[in-house]
Amino acid sequence: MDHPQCYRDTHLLVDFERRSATLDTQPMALTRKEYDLLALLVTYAGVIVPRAELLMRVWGYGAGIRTRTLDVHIRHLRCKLGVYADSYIETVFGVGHRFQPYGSSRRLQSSAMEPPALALGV
Amino acid sequence: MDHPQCYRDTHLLVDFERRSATLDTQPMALTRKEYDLLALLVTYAGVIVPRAELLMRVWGYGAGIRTRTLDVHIRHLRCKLGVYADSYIETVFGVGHRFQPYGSSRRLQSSAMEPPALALGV
DNA sequence: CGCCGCTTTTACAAGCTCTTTACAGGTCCG
DNA sequence: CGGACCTGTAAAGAGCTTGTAAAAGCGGCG
Repeated sequence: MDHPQCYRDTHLLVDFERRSATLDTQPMALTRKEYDLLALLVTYAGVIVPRAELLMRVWGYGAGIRTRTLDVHIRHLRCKLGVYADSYIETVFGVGHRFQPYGSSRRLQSSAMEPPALALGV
Repeated sequence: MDHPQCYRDTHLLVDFERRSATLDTQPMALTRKEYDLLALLVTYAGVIVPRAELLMRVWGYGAGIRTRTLDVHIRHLRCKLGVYADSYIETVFGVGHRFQPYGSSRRLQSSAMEPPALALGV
């Protein structure tokens, strides 16, 4: 009971109960893995989720497994997020991915050597 | 008596008392199993009923039984629903089926199947 | 028994999801 | 700049799920 039942921002609604997501009132047609991935990212909204963490929690892959599946799924998710793709899902080179709630997108760009925000298990 | 006596929308009427259904004023000629299946789906209108749930409640099959009977009956039902077949009965890949009250089906074409929205016992 | 309607099985076609593969493009760092 | 990684992308393939048609099982009834 310590988990919220859904995530919501200006455009996106993720219902953890029903395992469904809605984008601008249009239901997103997500596959299981796509939903799992989105749900995990959204759960840590604003936080970088390391690649290994994603592979662990969505695929059950342990460390040291090399696969492109994650990237492919990220791509599919981005496609289905339409015009919001890049503002929602951010890639942090060499670390992982971060879901940014709508409107909170700070220009990332490589130059940022500042304390690079939050990250899981770091 | 927390169960309504019948289901009704623009085109379909299901009478749980008489175990009968009417489509656009034409009585549907349903067999027992067909009625059972339709009644169960209609009872959970708008909600995905998992395959296992259907097999359990209509056929009494426990988990792990592999059969195509359900699919065949779904097909027969669809046939008898005529032109409304696909707007009424929706298949959610790998999950189950969902009855959509008339008019509540948003059909998005192209890339994907139906949105995995509500589901029973998930 | 023989017919008939309902149900289930069978066999194959079609569809969907996930993963892998191969290569292109980016990023970091000396 | 150049090499070593890392990520983006498209396409192909494997594995499983569902659609469909036809045949086989089953039970009631004249």
